[in-house]
Amino acid sequence: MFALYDTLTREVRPLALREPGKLGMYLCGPTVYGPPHLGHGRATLVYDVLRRYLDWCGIEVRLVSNITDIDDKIIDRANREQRPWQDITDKCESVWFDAMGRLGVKRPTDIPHATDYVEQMVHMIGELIGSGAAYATSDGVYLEVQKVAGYGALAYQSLDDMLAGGGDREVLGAQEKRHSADFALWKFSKPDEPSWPSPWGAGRPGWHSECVVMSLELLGEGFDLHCGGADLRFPHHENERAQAVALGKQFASHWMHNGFVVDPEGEKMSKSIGNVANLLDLLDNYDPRAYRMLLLQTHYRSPVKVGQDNIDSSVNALGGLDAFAARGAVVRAASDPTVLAQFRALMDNDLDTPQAMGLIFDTVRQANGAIDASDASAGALVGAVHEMCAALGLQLVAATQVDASAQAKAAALDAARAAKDFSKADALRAELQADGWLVETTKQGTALRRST
RNA sequence: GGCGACGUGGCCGACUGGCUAGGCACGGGCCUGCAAAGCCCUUUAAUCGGGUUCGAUUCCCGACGUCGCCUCCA
Repeated sequence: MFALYDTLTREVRPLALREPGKLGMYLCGPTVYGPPHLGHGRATLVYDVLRRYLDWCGIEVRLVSNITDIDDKIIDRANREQRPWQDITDKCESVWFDAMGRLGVKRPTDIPHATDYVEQMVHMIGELIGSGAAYATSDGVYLEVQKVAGYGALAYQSLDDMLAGGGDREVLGAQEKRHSADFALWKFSKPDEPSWPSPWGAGRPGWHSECVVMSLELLGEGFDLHCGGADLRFPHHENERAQAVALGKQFASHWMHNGFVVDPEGEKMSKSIGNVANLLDLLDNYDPRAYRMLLLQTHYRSPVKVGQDNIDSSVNALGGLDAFAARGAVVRAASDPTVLAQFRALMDNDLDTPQAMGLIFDTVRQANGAIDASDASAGALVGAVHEMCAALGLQLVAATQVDASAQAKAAALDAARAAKDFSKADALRAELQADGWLVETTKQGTALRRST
């Protein structure tokens, strides 16, 4: 039974599926106005792991993840750079999916765009006004949060507490709002801004409306799981929920949020990887699997420090796993069911990937022992390691494909060593290494692996 | 000011009321012509002060410290 921490009820509880064997999940995707950063990477990676794991368990996962392609930030950038806003959103979206592809993140099953759902949003806002939960002002249409039962459930704060706090913060929006927490469903456009017609005036939708409309339309009422970064808990998810509640509709039955990416000592980090906050820099400088590895060794709800030391450590750990894949390639067999059962028990407990990684490394050690002892159990252990890694989206690289010329050099190296012509052997070894080979001296002769 | 999270060995990072997390680095060993790679080993750390308990890193209270949210944000 797969159990997951639910942000709303604040407990780990079984993830109930509306339809047995099928999971419908909604992930808040990016607003496409700039390059993806590490936080985006973490979120997509966390949910990719969840998706792959459940898929491995035999659950059919439908992942809906939106693209916010209309927003103030997009308009600002278009104005600043004097180019059409669609230029920006198109470009950013392709950069986004390119980066996600490099991270090994599977494409969502559905990718709705906000601009394709404006009509439905207008319809929804009309219903909210009709029921008295929303009102128009001179600059837009707002949801009146005081009309929503249980507003603040995800923020863990009552409306009064929110007001009590805030200190010197400036409340954005019109003086006309009935409560400072009221949020825009619709923003009237200024001249030359992108706009769509509505009964209240031309404008564009507020950020929080698209996800309600699209999740309910594609996944239906009472869908299984809604997820996103911890920073979306409030106000974004709170406000999505508020609209659904005001509409009298059943919304997500389970809420999942991943923790933040923490920047440790900014100064030290920037020296070697430049602006590490940018995901593309990380992808350009390191094995893209390293980020997934790092995140797997951290619980998804904990903050994670992404710095050079951390990434290096993950790259090294990955190297060990790859070496194991190369070593175990010949004996690999069907997975050991006992190990798999342990793996499942760990993962079913709120996606405990750190423990699962521990199990993988333990299994590697066991398998190595079995290989050394020529024990028959080795194959199943090797198989289990591969299967567990695959279930987490971690692709192991055996890199044992060796081309003919390298093969010949390796043979010549062995011959030179046998003839005790060590200077020639050393020269051949240097040549191979210069060509990017990892040269291993073993009892069976020289073995080559591609170094990554 | 309100709400919440967290303080673990050289670094990162889990679980857990008593029994080895794990990874990386360091060190030792095996292997090797020498290296490298690989493999094996490296068997007690929990901010401080109280409390509960037979027993607490793990639960409770307090202090100190770090961080997040309180309408930009994955």
